[in-house]
Amino acid sequence: MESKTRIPKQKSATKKYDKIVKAGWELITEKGYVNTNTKEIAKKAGVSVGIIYQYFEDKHDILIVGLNKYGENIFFPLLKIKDDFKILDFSSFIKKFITEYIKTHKENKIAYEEIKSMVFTDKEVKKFFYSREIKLNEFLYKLLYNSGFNEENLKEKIHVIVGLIDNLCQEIVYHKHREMNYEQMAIIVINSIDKIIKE
Amino acid sequence: MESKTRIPKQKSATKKYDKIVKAGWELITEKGYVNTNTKEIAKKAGVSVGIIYQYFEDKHDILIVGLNKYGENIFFPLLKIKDDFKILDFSSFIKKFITEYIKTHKENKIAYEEIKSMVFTDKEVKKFFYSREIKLNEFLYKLLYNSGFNEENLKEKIHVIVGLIDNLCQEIVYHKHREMNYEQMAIIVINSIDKIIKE
Amino acid sequence: MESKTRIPKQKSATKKYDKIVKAGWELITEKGYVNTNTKEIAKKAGVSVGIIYQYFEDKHDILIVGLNKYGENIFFPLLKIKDDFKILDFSSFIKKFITEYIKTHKENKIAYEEIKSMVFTDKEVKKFFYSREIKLNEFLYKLLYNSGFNEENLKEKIHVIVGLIDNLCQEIVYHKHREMNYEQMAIIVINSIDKIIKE
Amino acid sequence: MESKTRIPKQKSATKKYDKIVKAGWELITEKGYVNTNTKEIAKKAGVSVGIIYQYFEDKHDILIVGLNKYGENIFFPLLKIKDDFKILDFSSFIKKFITEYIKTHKENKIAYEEIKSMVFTDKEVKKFFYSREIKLNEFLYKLLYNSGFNEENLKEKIHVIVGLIDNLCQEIVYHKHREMNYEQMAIIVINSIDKIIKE
DNA sequence: CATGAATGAGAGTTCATTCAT
DNA sequence: TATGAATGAACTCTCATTCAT
Repeated sequence: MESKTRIPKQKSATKKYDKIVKAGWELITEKGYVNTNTKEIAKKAGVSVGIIYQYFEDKHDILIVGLNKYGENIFFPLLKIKDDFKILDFSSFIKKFITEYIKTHKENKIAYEEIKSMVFTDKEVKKFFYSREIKLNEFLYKLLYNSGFNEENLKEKIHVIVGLIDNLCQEIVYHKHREMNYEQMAIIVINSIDKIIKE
Repeated sequence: MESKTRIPKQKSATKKYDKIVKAGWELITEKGYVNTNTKEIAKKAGVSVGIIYQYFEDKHDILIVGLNKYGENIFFPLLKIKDDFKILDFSSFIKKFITEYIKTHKENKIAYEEIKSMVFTDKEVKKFFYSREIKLNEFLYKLLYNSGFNEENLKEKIHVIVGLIDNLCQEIVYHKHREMNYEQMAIIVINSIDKIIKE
Repeated sequence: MESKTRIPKQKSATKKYDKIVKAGWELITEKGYVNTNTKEIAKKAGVSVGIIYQYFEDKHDILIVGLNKYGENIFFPLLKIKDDFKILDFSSFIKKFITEYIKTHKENKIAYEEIKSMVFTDKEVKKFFYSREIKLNEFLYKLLYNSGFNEENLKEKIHVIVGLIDNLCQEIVYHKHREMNYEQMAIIVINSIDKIIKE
Repeated sequence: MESKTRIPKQKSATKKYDKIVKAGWELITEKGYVNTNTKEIAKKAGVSVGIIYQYFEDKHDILIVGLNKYGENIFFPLLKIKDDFKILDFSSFIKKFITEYIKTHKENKIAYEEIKSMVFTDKEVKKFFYSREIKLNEFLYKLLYNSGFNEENLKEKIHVIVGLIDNLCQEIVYHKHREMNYEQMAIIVINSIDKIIKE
């Protein structure tokens, strides 16, 4: 656990703690970490500035707690899938993967941008993303291995595949290149993945 | 042009202007935008703080001018290739592309991280990257088209290919997943690209 | 009494009150008044912060109560000597005085420094020291008078003597001037005292 | 030099620097270090808060610079006496010493109290007093030695003598024991000193 | 009586920007 | 055109004290 927070034991305290994390997370993901100040967080959470420092080490701590609370669902929705799941039809699995990915990304567009921008800057944010990437890769490895796929260079293949999906989904969500045909792009990506995995 | 800068007309002034941009860019890419203050920039540039505000709207302006001056070479080295270049051997072209990409990235590791962290946060930085991506895509489109590749969904294919290369190169440069075999990964990527383009 | 404290009447309450005074005194003399906060005092005393304000006017009050409880033994150990004591051999009396003084000072080095630093700043601490000095002087006056010493200017003599001893003992306890010969200094002081008193 | 201050080179800057030191010193010696805040110092000095941090490392630095500027005159007025001075009449020398001491002390009563209170608490203040004490002792040693006094245990004697004078002067300045006859006390002290030195 | 969560004023410090020179 | 001293709003964090429970 990155945060030094002492999680409160009483109910009302927990509520307040949660309110602060929520308010902090919302403001930080909306406006960015540096543009959010502690007074605002307190105000939005409906508490005093002082109480923040009873629950959290410092402002940064709020971010990290928020990231650990909300980050996995937003940035790695796939990790929710159960361990014993088996892939029957690879093509439709990938499609579901992509659909899910796009859905959560669209819902958390701003959070995604703001937090990702800290990966390069903030050690603990970096750590969070790094550890979840590893987790995701390991999860997919298990999944594909258990589903009977050829294990040769499987780790490397997975990395490339996740990259392909990431790229596709971000394109679709942020819609940067208006002239592109996303359906065709999706087909290209899915075909590529298919070939990589079945090689 | 994003910057509101009034580019100076006298030679000595131009020199000062350039010095400020250079100093600013170096400091910002080393230490990050928020961790660099105007006093430092002035000191490094060998000018006074006051003069900065005669050449630049504000601190942010220095960044944008720097980005426009140095960013293309660092982040999009391929754009240096001449327009009338033709691909004879696609495979070796891709390999060269990758080699070049990795080389400049390695040289500008810190710059890359620091500036990329602002893509999500800073509108103008975002614009810069967006416009160069378009430029790169268009350039590659022309290149491949002129080299006789099938034009069907070419734009989409290029986008996927660039994503694949990006992903590969970042992995190699930042070396995040120590257990991975980069040579195998490169082979996977190059094979995929080959299949995409030749389909 | 300087404190506005309402001394509790119930036994359990008295215990708590005492615990707070003890905890407060220990922390304040160890770390200094400003560096000790009420939360710490409460924690060390095994009570809640709130209760402190039922027994004590404010944080400062704890200090004053502590000073009145512990201060005399630490800063004026001589006041423990009984009233009807008579000096037979003046020289050995002075030596004992000095020995005792040094002993308690060494044991309470930190307390001494921390509290003394407030004499100039804190009215009530000042009052405490002032009143005990008077008490000590009066006590010595009685003692010397009863022991048959010449009473002429006795008060003034006593003040000078106490000053001499203070100075000597502090030098010995805090050992500031490493190059000095403390035994010689002690002889000088004792000789001086002898001459003053026997004049 | 204790302070990390960069002393300004321009005249107007020096003036401002001096104003800040003066304002800081006056406030700190009047109200105490902790009760003086930077805003007040700025206001009294007629400058902005920001400028303080261009001239001084931090608030504490102001104190130390002030102490180095004003402290010697206030706390060790004797150090102004020239090196080649020779004592002809010891008795009258001591009387002058005492008179001078009392005069400056009376003028700087509050400063004396406030700053002395930090000797126990503040490392650099402690250092200041320690170094000047040494200086004073060495000065007196030279003076007495050159004036032909017996050098045996001279250092120890001087320390005792300075203590006697300190004690006498503080009594006179702070007038704590109203019933005392200061003239008599002075005679006792001077006699004692005379005997110590002529032994 | 007792708790400890909650308060919020106030602290020191930073730095983009301005402006007298 | 050039300087760099000066500004002051804004920041994070602390802690004696209060008060709902």
